[in-house]
Amino acid sequence: MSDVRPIPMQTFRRLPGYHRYLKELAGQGVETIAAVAIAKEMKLHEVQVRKDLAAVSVSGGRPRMGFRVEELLRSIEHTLGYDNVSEALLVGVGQLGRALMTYEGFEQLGLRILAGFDCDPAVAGTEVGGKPVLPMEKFCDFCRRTQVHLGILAVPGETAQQVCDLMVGCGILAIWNFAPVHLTVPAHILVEDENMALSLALLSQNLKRQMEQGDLF
Amino acid sequence: MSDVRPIPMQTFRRLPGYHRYLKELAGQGVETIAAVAIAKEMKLHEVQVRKDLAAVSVSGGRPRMGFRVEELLRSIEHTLGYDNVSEALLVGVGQLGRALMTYEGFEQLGLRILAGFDCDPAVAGTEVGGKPVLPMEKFCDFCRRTQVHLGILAVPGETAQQVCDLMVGCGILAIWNFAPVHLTVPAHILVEDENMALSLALLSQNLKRQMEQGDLF
DNA sequence: TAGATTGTTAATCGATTAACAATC
DNA sequence: TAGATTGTTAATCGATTAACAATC
Repeated sequence: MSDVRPIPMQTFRRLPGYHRYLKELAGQGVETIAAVAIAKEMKLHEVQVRKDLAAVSVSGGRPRMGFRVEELLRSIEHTLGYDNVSEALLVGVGQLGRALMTYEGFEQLGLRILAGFDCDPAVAGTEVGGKPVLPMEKFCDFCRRTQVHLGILAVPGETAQQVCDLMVGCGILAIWNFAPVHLTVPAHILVEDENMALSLALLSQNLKRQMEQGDLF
Repeated sequence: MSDVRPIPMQTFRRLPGYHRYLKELAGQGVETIAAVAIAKEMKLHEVQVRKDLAAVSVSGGRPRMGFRVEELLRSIEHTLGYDNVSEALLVGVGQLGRALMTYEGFEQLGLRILAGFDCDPAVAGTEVGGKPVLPMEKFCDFCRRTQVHLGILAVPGETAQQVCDLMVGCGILAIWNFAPVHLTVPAHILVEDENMALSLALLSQNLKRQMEQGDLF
């Protein structure tokens, strides 16, 4: 129910999940929801949900009634920064890069990709998702002129470190890394790996465990 | 140093990061590495890294020498299940679906996508990444025949729940969900959201905080 | 041997859960 | 009012960090 106290990290991590579910409810015209109901649907502990919601909601919930769906949505969006547009430049307009440039949901998450960059001359000069694709040579100039500090790295693993270094040299401060390699960066640069390997491992390990159990009974 | 005790969840989550860095070291011909060195490069606490490695490594590290890179890699791969191939079916051969079907790194992570499915007749019948794309009508039959239990959901949000229900009806037990919506599933079905919204939020919030701090000093 | 480095035990911290009081 | 539901305080649990012993 505050805007002052910092949100616990684990709560923050669960927020996108709540947001998705509340979006669904809002779409169905549901106006209020009890923490218990959210917990049941999302397979979380009831008290955990109450605490999470209390940590972000401005007005809090009301006994007998629960939380107002729209208010919760706004609160979560604010906490996650969806209402604060970040501009980004993407490097590597391959299959994945195209998918990211085309994806329309990013605007809703507060991300605006201004342009893509690629060293392949066949790709440079085209448009993807209504955004220009420029040759790699123009990256630094573009980056400095637009004062963008967020870079999306979608090149193959082999060139990722090299492109990363270039980004850092041009003033990029935070890198969203889709390349499946470890990036070495100076201390003040933020790197967030989009770690598909992790979700995949979590999923397949759980599946394996469940099927082994299933076999036993 | 065990294979018996369960790996703490937080350790498990860090494993893909170690794996990537160790891969890089192995590629450079480095044979042994100290936990301290890993900690420094990955910006983690030294003791945490020691504990993590101790939890997965079969033979453990040796004083003065550190851990053997290759042995660590094998141990982590085993823990994450990379050495255990899971077969999967993908539904939704759009930009993202194509990127996933084309991505060659999955084999290394123990994932084999057998086929893609799409309801667009223009896409069905083609091949992507050397794998067949079949019409949606063939999904259930294919799924049952091949006994595949892992489904990759890469359709737009609007049709995701519907496709999800179909998957569950055909025997899929675990769903890797790339659609940006909440999925409602029966209790025994596993869903792992590939939550790009989260990494993006983490990154842009940290960037914001860092830039605000930077402005003050 | 001395020193680097691992491994372990204990202390701290943060997150989850349980119990219960407050409120509409 | 009674009951559903929130919010809070205390107890438990798990993860991180600190201190130190073990070992090559």
